[in-house]
Amino acid sequence: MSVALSGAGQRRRGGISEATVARLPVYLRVLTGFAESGVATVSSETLAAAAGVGPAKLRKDLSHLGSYGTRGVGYDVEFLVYQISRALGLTQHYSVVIVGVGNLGHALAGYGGFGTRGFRVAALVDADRARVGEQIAGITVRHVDELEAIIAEHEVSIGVIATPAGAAQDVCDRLVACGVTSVLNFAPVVLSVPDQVDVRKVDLSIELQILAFHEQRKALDPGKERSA
Amino acid sequence: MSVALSGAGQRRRGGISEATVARLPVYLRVLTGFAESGVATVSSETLAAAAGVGPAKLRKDLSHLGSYGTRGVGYDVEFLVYQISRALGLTQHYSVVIVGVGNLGHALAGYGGFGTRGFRVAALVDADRARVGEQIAGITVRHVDELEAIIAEHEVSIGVIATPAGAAQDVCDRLVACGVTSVLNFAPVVLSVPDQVDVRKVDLSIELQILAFHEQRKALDPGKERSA
DNA sequence: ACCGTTTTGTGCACACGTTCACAAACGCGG
DNA sequence: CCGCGTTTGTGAACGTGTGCACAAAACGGT
Repeated sequence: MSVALSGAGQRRRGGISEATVARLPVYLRVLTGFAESGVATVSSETLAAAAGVGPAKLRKDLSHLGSYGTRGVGYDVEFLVYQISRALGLTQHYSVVIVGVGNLGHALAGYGGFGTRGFRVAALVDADRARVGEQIAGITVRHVDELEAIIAEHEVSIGVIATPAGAAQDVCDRLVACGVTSVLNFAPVVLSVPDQVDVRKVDLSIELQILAFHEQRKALDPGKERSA
Repeated sequence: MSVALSGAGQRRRGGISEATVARLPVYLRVLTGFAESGVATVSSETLAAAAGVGPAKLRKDLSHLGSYGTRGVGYDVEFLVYQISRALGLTQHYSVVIVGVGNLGHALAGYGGFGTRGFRVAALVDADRARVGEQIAGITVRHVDELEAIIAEHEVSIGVIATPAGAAQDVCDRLVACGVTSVLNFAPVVLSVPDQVDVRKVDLSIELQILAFHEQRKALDPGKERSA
C-alpha cells in the first residue's frame, strides 16, 4: 500500500526527513542571530554548538537540502539563511486563523513569532459573541460563524486551535472542510483528520508529565544521567 | 509493587524508551475519558484508535511497564490509569514555578492541566515590580528576586520559563543553581544546561515553520500524501 | 470439562535516525 | 605552483523505533 519512493536518490524536493525538518527552524533562528551580529561565515562546529546538536548531525541535515557551504571555510550565514528559508517554504506567505480567544489565544495573538517569518494572522475567531469586536494585538475578534468566509477570503492554509477540548474536533472538522490542510492544535485532545491534513500538537500537560517521569527516574537512580 | 526481575530481561526499572514515555500521557488522558464514561475495560484496538496510534505500538508500549491486561478481554481501565500514572511518576506531587507573567505566563497559570495531575503551581514570578502582588488564577505574583527562596520553600523541582528570549538563559541558570532539574522552556532560545538537567522546549514558531514546510510540499506535489 | 473465540504479549524483520571516521575540496602561505 | 591545515559532505556502522504475525492465555458457551 505504501508506494516506496524508490531509493534512486533521496534528493527529491520533499526528500527531507521529518527529524531534519524539525531542526531546520532552530538552525534558522541561530543563523539569524549570527547574521545580526555581523558574522559572515560559520563552521558546522560553531553552528552546531549554538543549536545544541552535534556537528555531524548538523552537516547531514544541511546536506539534505544541497551542497551549500565551502570546505575549509564553513557556511555563508546569509546564504544559508536564505536556503533554509526556501527549503522550509518561508519564502511564501501563509495566512493563519486562530480559533479561540481565551488566555491562550490571547497569548498566541500577541506572540511575535507570527509576523516575523511569513506568517500573518488573518483573523481571531471565538464562539463567544461577547468577545466579538474586541481588539487584540491590532486584530479584531470575529465570530466563529464567519470562519468559512474568513478562510475563503484570506486564503488561510493554517489553522490554530486554541479552544477548550470539547470544541476542538468540531472546529477542526470545519477548518478541514474549508480546505485548511495544516492544523496546530493546543487543545488536549487527539484530533482525527483525513490523511492529507497535517496536525501538530502542543500540549503543556504532556510535556509536564514527561518531565515528571524523568524527575522520578532521577530521584530513584541518581548519578547516571544523560539528556538530549 | 516489587521489582520484576523474572522473564526476559528487558524489564529494567527505567527501561522505558523516550518515544514510549511521550505517548503514555496520551493514553492516560484517553483512558481517563473512558473511565469517566463508565467504560470498565478496553481492547488495545479501541484504545489505540482513540489515541491515534496503531494497536501493536500501543501494546508494546504498555508491555514495557508490565503485563497488565487480560488476554481475550483487554485492559482494565482504572487499573491501567493507575499503572500509567505510577510509571510516569504522577503518584508523587511536583511543585512548579512559572517565570514570566506575560500573555503566555498568564495563559499557563490559568491552564487547568496543572492542578489535575499532581502538579501544583507554587508561584508565579516576574521581573517587573509593577506586576508583583497581582492575583492570577488565585496565585499571587512575586518578584523574581525571591526565586531562590520560593524554590527552597516549596521544594520546586520543575521550572517553566515564559520570559522573553533575552532573559531565558539567565533565569534557567538561576533555576538550575537552585537545584531545579527539569525545565519547560517556552522562550525561543536554545538553553544550555548541565547534563543532569532535562529541558523540554515548546516553540510556536518552530511548529508553524514545520507546518509551512508540509504546506509547501503539498502545494508542489499534490495527491500522494501520508501523514503520521 | 472442553473447545472456539478473542485479545494480549512479543520475537523478528525492517526502516529510520544518529554517530563515527575519512576522503575530497578549498584557501593560504611560501 | 605546490603542499599544508581546515572543514565539508558522506559512506558505513550502530542503535532505536515501528509494524507484522503468531503463539500463549483467558473467557464463555455448550
